Amino acid sequence: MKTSRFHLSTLKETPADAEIISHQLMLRAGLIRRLASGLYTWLPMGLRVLRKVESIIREEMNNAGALELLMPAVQPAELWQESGRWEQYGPELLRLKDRHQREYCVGPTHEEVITDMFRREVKSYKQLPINFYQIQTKFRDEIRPRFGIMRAREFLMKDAYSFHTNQDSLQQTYDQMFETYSKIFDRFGLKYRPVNADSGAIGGSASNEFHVLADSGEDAIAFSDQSDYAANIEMAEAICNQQRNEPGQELKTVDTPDQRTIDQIADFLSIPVVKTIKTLIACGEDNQLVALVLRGDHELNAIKAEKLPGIASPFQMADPEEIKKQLGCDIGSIGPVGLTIPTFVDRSAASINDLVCGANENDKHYTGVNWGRDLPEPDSVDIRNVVDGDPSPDGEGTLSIVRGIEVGHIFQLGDKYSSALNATVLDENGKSAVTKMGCYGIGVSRVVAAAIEQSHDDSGIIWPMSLAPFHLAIVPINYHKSELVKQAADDFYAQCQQQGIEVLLDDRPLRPGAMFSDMELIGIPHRIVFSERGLKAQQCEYKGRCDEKSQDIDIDNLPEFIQAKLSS
RNA sequence: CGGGGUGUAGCGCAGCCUGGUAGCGCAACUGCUUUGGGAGCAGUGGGUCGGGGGUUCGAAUCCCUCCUCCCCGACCA
Repeated sequence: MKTSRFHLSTLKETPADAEIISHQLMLRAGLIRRLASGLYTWLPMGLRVLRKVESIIREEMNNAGALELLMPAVQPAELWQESGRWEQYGPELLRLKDRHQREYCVGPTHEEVITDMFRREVKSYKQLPINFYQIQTKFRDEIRPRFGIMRAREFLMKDAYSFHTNQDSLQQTYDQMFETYSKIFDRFGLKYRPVNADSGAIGGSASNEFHVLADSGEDAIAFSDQSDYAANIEMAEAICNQQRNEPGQELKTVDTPDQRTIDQIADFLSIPVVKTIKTLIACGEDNQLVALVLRGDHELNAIKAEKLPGIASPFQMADPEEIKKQLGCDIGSIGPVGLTIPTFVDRSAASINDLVCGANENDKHYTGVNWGRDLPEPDSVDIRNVVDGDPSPDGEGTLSIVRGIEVGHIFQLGDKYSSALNATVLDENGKSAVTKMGCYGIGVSRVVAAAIEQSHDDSGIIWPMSLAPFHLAIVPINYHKSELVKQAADDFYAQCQQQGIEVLLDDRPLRPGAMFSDMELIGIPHRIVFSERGLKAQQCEYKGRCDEKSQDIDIDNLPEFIQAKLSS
């Protein structure tokens, strides 16, 4: 491709409304343009990248025996009413009516459509297991679309659905998809981690998310340094191996005027934060209050807390007014000593001796508090987020926390949709059996943004070879003035094309600096420069996107050199 | 949804407070010069000043209203 015949549309300045780096660079490099909130046009340059992501996914899904199909983006309301999700789904579901006043939605996902297709098409256990997938545009009417492609309303997704007669078969396909996803992400050339995830509202048992690692990621992931354990931070079990020491201090009440936060208290009393505990008050069932006790430096995990008996669902912190009314003091001075409401104590909080806590009286705290002596031995539970350095729940190694962007999710749906839509097959005994389903998604467009978040520098995007829109940039200096340069550039370009190299020749009549900047912004991994000066010495110049310096290459060696670079 | 901000040429912004009919840089177009890290000079084109309503002789500017986009907010103990 020559730039003169391509729509190269770079911006020197960063559009003001782009917040995160991938959004900025995608706009600047001319990959996408915004049409409306959460809606983007993929320009030719961006589409090349998107197609690469797609084709890697397609190849590996095909290798795994999955069958591609394509379902409508617009779906009839009847199907959603049948599954019950027409009611369940909130305003994220974009609903619309046709000219006959029939109701439809723009699909945010395709479980209903695939299950409907399946029940019409597949009749016998002999046809199972089977795994269908599509790469289709989805729409979710997000409250607050932001971060460009990262959280757009319309996005491209690969979604696959497998059908089975039994759990073993489902598990087998699930494991196979796990493998396939690992291959796909390996081929993307991105740093990623599969993590155990909460299957949440979707239901089902096993669930793994695939995260592309990036400092700007929205999700925190805990992973072990010695095993392949990795989990969403909300899901990781917080282990406490620490044994509690014997009481060493007497219980005392101290005045702590205006000391409310844990940091203030620790500072005021000159004690480490890990010797403090905090007592959070949550809403329980029947307007009760429930106390949750954590070590001062730990964070409550609301998902874990919600599962405790007697806690109101959805989880909610109690109203400060109500707390004051019932407990007689303000938040900030609450402690478990003498507390009469149901109390849950986190494992780590339960393992401290001689601790400091609120005295249930404003501006007073207890010091030297000991479990089993000053208050009952607690039933300890896991209600906190894991932190860096915690022991790994699988007993191997310690946890580190990194940030990631969720781009893939696989889970077992079980019979949620197949029973709602009556997707059955005849089994070996000629009896009708409800199928079990698995569901496997990859955010295709999000992969593009995630790749940029993970890999960029001040000059622009740094693509892995597998996703780069072009592999090689040819930058001739004075292409339009020097016949020598034009000849050399055109010859080499033709040669590359013959060999099927994805090459972009910059034949615009620009100054070199402008061309260099554009090629770097776009993130083309390899660059060859032809100049009259070099050619007269039988040389040209090579620079990799991440190389500090360029190197001179003999023209005669150029083809082999480039071959080697591109295949490495 | 609540709070804050914003909207002026393709992009980035000034002008608004203190009303007098719109400007700068980049980009685009033409010409000449220039050609190893986003060139110089000269010239040209491009605006319903987010929409609607109002005040006024006169509104980008003041008032009302609707809309857009962006940011913050669901972990304080």
